[in-house]
Amino acid sequence: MLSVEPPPGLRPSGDMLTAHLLALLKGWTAYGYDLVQRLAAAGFGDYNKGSVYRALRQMEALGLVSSHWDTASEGPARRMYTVTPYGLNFLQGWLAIFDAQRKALEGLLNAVPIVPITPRSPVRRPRQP
Amino acid sequence: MLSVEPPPGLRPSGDMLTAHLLALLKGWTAYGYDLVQRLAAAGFGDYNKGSVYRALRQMEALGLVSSHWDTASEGPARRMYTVTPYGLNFLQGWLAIFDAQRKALEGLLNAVPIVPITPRSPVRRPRQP
DNA sequence: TTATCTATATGCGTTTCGCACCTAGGTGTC
DNA sequence: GACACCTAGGTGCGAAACGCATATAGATAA
Repeated sequence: MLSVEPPPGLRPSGDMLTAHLLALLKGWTAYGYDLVQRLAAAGFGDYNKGSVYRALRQMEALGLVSSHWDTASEGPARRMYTVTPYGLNFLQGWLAIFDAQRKALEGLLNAVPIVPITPRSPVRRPRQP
Repeated sequence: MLSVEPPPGLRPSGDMLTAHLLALLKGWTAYGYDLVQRLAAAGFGDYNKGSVYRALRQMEALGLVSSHWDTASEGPARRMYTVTPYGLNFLQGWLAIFDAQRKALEGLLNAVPIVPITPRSPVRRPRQP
């Protein structure tokens, strides 16, 4: 489920697709079928169609994007999506926590562990379930 | 499900917890209960206990970590986890795609769109399901 | 004795997700 | 015309993941 109001529970996992779509839509108007290919082309994962279409509908229900039908182009009608101000806000918040996590990771991995293993008292009480 | 062999499908979403745990375990030996608190303290999300314990067991099944019982310390026995070379390799791969995604996002967001909307041909074929 | 803390683990119901499939128009080919 | 294939959006279903509550069990403290 989407965690609108991105902080403080910060969970970039499930909202990843949402953020990727918002990033692709920023300043643009695009439709689902196109976005599926753009996701892969942009270097984000290969999401499946079903997930993308469902995500877009849910994002609209949450007010992150708005849509209208484009019957003016060739081929089948396209549902065109546009990011709302709220969507931009969400994207900004998500980027912030994404960056914070990256920094946290870097900090952890660059830190050389000083104490290799937590010290232990000599007392013994076996159990092994 | 975990995507061992991180590339080329790249999906940082579900493997996030796995990567966080590996990062916390790198160069250390730690146990589940401790890791739950360290996850929050490190700035990663507030994962729930059940998910963490299950993730650790699955990671062991995949060979990313190995474990042994510590009955030497006070209180209940602890299942101590250590990262395997394969786990380190996985972490490196995950970090690479994490960084690639960040760069992709930055590239997208810094790029000023030149063509606002894809040009359309005048032909009309209504449909609206 | 009772309560609380550490520590691991599981059961259950919900949510998410991937896969396959469906509808529908358009285009190209034999 | 018949057929295959492409674009475009969408749904149904079964599996997987996930959150929450609960269980077990030893340790400790009142």
